[in-house]
Amino acid sequence: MKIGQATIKDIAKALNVSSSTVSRALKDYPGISDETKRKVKELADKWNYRPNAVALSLRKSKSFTIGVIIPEVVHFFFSTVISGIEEVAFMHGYNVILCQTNEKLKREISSVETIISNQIDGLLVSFSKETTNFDHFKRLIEQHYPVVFFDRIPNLENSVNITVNDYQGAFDATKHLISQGYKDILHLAGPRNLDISKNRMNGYMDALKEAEMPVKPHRIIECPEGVQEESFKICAKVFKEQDRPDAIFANNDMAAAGAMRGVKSLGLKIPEDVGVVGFSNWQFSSMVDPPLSTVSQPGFKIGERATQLLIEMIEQKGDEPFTPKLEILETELLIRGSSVR
Amino acid sequence: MKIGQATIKDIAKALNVSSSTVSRALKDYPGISDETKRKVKELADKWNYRPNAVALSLRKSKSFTIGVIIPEVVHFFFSTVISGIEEVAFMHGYNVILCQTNEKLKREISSVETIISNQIDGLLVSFSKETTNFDHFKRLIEQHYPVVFFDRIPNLENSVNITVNDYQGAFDATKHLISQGYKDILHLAGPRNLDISKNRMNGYMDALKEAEMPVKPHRIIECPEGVQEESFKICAKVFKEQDRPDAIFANNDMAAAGAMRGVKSLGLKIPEDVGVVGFSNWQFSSMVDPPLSTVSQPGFKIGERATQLLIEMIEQKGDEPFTPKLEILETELLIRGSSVR
DNA sequence: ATCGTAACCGCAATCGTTTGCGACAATGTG
DNA sequence: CACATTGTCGCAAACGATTGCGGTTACGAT
Repeated sequence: MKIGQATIKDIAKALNVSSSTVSRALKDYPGISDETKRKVKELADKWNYRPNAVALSLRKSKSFTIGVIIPEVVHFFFSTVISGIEEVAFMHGYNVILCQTNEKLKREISSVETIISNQIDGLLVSFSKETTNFDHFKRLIEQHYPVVFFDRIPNLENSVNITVNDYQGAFDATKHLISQGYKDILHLAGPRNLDISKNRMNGYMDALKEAEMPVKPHRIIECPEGVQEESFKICAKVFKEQDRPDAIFANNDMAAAGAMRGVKSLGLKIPEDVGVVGFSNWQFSSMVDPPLSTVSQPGFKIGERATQLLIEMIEQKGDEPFTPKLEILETELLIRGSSVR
Repeated sequence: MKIGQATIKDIAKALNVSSSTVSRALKDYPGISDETKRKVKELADKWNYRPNAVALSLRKSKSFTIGVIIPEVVHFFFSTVISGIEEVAFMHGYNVILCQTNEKLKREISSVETIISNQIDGLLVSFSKETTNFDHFKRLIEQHYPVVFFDRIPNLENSVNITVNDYQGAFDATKHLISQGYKDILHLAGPRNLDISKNRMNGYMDALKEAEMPVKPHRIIECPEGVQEESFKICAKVFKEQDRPDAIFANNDMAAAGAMRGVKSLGLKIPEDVGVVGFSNWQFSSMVDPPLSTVSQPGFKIGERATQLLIEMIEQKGDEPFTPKLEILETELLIRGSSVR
């Protein structure tokens, strides 16, 4: 009365047939009598037979499992991406193995090792802030191993990438602030080695240029950590000066939230004295006071689309290399209280 | 010049030895000459040999993988738990397979199936809101399959459980409101079939009793969804009446946030007119206005501890059943602006 | 010359499943 | 009656690694 671990061999022995017969009977192969099929299926059902996925993986060198390498799980954007990944993977019968790098390169490399030795069918990657050398991914791509980069994408030949239009999002956000009459917009920038930070900064700068407003280097301040305290301190200082900005475009909502606190701590009012726009539409942004205007990234969609692409690659027959790709999903500017006066 | 997929056989063939010799040489078994060991290791290194984890799983019926079944990934509390799980699993050389149920029983059952057929070594479970029948878990436990329930724990014989002291957290929160002079405290309760909701409600009621305040049934309103709009509407209505409460203890922060908006929409002031305390310390709760007092649950710790317990169970030799357990972690009341006048 | 004894290594089974090929019987055909 | 055909099924190899047991050398001892 085995449960969940009866094997084909057990069934074969009990019915006095060979494992091949059982295997074929279960899949309705021709060449097996109806009588045998019936008996096999009956017993398989009774014993609650489930094929051993590990044996199948070994035999077929396919595990129906995809790996996800992600900087952090506790992050609203990434968790929505994971959710999208999980949905599509589940629909297609794939499992998801999760590796969190905590923004550490070493951990990322070790995760790639794990992935390889576990016969995982493909990989979804958003690399860590520390990652500047991509050899560990390059090797995979050269071997035609299915990899899709999302959000943070590398500059690698023949890679498949999906990201959001950070440039446009930043452009729209900045333009919106300008249209609201703000004249001196501070940009709280992200880590310099991430393309997404650069793109957002460029969007910011181009929006200023388009409006024929000066791009002042001292109005771009890097917030490498992206935590609240960082931007709080920066703004508490910058906005105390005589010649202060009258608006903020932040690289992400967390920085924007810290900035809002910093500005408020000086007695300045949002949005009357200072307009603020963030990036990513974190869960809290609609709940702060005033509600934070932000650029929403389609996290769930990214996860979905990245997984679709990956599964297509996995299931593509033959040995041809994958066609390199770069898909860019559009952002959406959510205008709320923090930037409308 | 294979990379990442050289097998023992390949090495054996290249060196004209048997696979057994290669296997033994790589693990420094006695009975292999130093010369052979050297050659084997050299080639293994050159070819970047990595043992095939799938083959190992099959041979040893152990996969060094643990499964996590969780209602939702996009949820601050659960994402911190996942993070804790991932940390400890990684430290011990285990992989993490993630299954999100989206609060659906059907999906949960299907995930359990997957887990079984994938030879996964053990399971961490927080079940869905729909789950009232636990047969799919019961079977596992009866087979002495390692399972640890966390946060939402079932009433099952011989199960291993870890959760937080919801009762005490709710008790503390309510007592705090009372000590601030609030006289009529509304409880926005959670789904009735979850023990955690019941425990929180009991904590609320006992705190009232201890203060010799009446427990009024109409001051306990269920918010099964736990989304903002739900509690927003409820509070926008309840607080419009003449005989209105003067404080709110919510089953979670999301409900509390909606409640705050509902109360504010009527022109009432927090904390002067109405005090509010939430539960879970979601990321946004310190950023709303005023900052939300809440009960913080040690999500990361739960994940860590649950995984430790699970790995101990997995690595416990022998067939003895696991000793049932119930570990309760303490919560911490975070007093912020929403409840101090 | 014979035997014992290390030292070193290979054979083959095993984990559970799939699958090409061949075996055997029953049946039909000439 | 001899042969081909069809319907059923089993054998064995394969996936990659491990491991008990046995085999082959070379060496020294008797």
